[in-house]
Amino acid sequence: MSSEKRALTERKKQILKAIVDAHIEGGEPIGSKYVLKNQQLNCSSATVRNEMAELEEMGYLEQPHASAGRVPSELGYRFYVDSLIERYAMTTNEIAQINALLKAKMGELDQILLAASNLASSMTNYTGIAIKPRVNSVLIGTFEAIYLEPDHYILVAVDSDGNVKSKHLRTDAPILTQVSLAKLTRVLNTHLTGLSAEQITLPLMMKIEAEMGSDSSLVNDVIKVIYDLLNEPDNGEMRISGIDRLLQYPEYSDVSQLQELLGTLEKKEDILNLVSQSENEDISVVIGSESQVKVMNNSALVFKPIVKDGKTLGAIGVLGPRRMDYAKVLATLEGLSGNISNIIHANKQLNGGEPDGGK
Amino acid sequence: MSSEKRALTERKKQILKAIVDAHIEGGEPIGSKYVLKNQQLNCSSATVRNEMAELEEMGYLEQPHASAGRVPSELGYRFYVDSLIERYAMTTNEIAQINALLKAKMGELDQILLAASNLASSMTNYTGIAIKPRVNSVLIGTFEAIYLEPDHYILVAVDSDGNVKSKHLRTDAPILTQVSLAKLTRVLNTHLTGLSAEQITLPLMMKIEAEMGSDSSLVNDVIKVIYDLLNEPDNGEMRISGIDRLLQYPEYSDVSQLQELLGTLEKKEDILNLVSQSENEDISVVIGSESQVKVMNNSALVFKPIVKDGKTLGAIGVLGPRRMDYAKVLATLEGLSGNISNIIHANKQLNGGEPDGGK
DNA sequence: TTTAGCACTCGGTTTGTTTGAGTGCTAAAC
DNA sequence: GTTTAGCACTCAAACAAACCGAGTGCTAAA
Repeated sequence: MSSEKRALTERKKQILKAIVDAHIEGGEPIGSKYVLKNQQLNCSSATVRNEMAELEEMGYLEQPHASAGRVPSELGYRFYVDSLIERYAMTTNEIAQINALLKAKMGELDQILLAASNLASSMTNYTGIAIKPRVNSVLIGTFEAIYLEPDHYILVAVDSDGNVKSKHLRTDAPILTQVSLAKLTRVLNTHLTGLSAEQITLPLMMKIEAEMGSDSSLVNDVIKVIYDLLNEPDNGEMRISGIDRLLQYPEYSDVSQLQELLGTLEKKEDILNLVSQSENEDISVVIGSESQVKVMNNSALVFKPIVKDGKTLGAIGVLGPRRMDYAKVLATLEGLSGNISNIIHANKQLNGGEPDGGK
Repeated sequence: MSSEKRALTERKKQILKAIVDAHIEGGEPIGSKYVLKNQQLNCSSATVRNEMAELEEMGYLEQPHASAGRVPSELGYRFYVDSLIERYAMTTNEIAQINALLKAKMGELDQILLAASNLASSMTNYTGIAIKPRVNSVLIGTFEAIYLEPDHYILVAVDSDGNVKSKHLRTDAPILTQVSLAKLTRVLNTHLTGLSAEQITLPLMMKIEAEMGSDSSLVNDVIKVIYDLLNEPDNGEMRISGIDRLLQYPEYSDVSQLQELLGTLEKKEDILNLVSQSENEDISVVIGSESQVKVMNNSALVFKPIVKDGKTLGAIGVLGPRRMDYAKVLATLEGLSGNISNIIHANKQLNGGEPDGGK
């Protein structure tokens, strides 16, 4: 009644912050007395109670049941994350840990992401998530055909992002030679480099076939494979680490809730969508039912895209109870993503292997 | 006392089987009356009780507490799996399901395994596991260096099993040309093909360097990468699907137990060891603490290696409570592995991509 | 507007009771 | 010797009553 529904008074903010902090810490509802004890407030518990009642009316707090303390609502958490949070400063120790562990894994982006998600999980004590988002428009890069046996060769394709994919191929008639494969390589590179998968047309294929002369029988198979390689497999990927940590938190001791959450993680789709759709390069905090993902009602997902040259290569994230230690999680993800960027940019050998190979 | 500790009488077998079956079904301890009801036995519950007491003495049954029914012991399950089990016959419907779903995924072994583990999970309603075991002795196969930019190229290496691995490389001095890379390719293939990683010696490296002439500066980097590629990354991989299913079973409603189990799954090491060490091509059933993996006390792991040309390419398995429906699980894994073998053998494009890319 | 005081609420815990499935044992029957 | 019927006993699970206490809302005074 003091504040006319608009902004929160300083005291309200202080009380809200105290409640969120305390609830993150302990997971229990917070009462007026407790707030008073741990905060520097020049008023009595009764006043705090009044304030709390108002905060509840405004939607920032809620009461699990009539005679219990207050718990932050979704809106409360949102406000907390957006304006109240004090950024957690990582200790030099933690920074060193990140550096050491990530450096050891440098090489494949996949491995880096996975390692980062593991780290995120163990540092924050929530569940870590490593994500390779869906990508939709890759251009064809370079090809190379590798001879193995007279009827058996490997086609290696590099896309415009430098991802390497490969496929074994066999011919019906054993006509392969190193020479014919070299020709194949040359012709493919001449005609296909720079195109998108959709730009491979029948006339183009026929032109290629014509140019291959006596080895034209190879072309049909090859094109199909190329199409497959560039198009189909990249539906994104997601790896989870530290699910066991969820169990520490009493909010997941309800088996049915936990089961639902695990089911969502299992499907991967929802979360993958969520992350793939995010346009922001910054850290996103998705609290409970803010997202389309219904199940995560008392959970929160924090993730940070890993961007290079304007392209989103992946994301690392953390999943945990709604009362997550946001300050620490944000700092950790920030730190990790910084390090990943460093590694990706600075290193000589980067992004090896096939980023999609493991899917 | 009737049987002198050696073999089980027919009646004892019948009773044991009845108890295991019933316990698999319901998860509760089984009493003498229940056995009598559901079995064709010409005796009274008292007799059954006597028999059960003897079976307990022999170690096949145990009592959760003094006045409860009996539950099969580890030994009991072992005996059941080894001799009592009636193989479950898959319905044609189920067989068709396997075929359809696996065919759609043909291509990468990784993908097949993953799909198979998903299938195994959904068909048995336990947790599915897809495993790529550690491999220890790979020989170097073919190389190919792909030119990208004056200071940037990709090295593609194929090992003797046909696995393709790749790595991006950059040079300090931009001296790369298509020609120099072709030379590199040729020299590497000449000297390294057929060797194991351990056989790359310093003299050999120097010889290669000499042969590369003006481009010898590439050699050092390349060799290091080769070593990495062939050696380090292959610590096996393991993917889990359907963890949420575990929660259906009351044995995992104890949070601490569940947490331990998830922790073991998380580490992956133990299970990977277990599977990698198995020399058998047949289905293995690991019940509870039979294995070194301590945690799985009330769980069982059933897995079947996927073998091609005498080489173990991977394994699919199922993890669930000790009172698992072994008949169904065995049949499912048998069926799946059969189909995988078919696909792997019959198909022209096989085992593409990097089997280890996703690690 | 703040504060002190007080009655009230209500989930959680403790404690006690009941219930019933299941056993082991014994003595009689086959 | 084996099987059976009967009975006393055990013990976890389910239910109920009682209690506790943190926390609230409200009122009346400061």
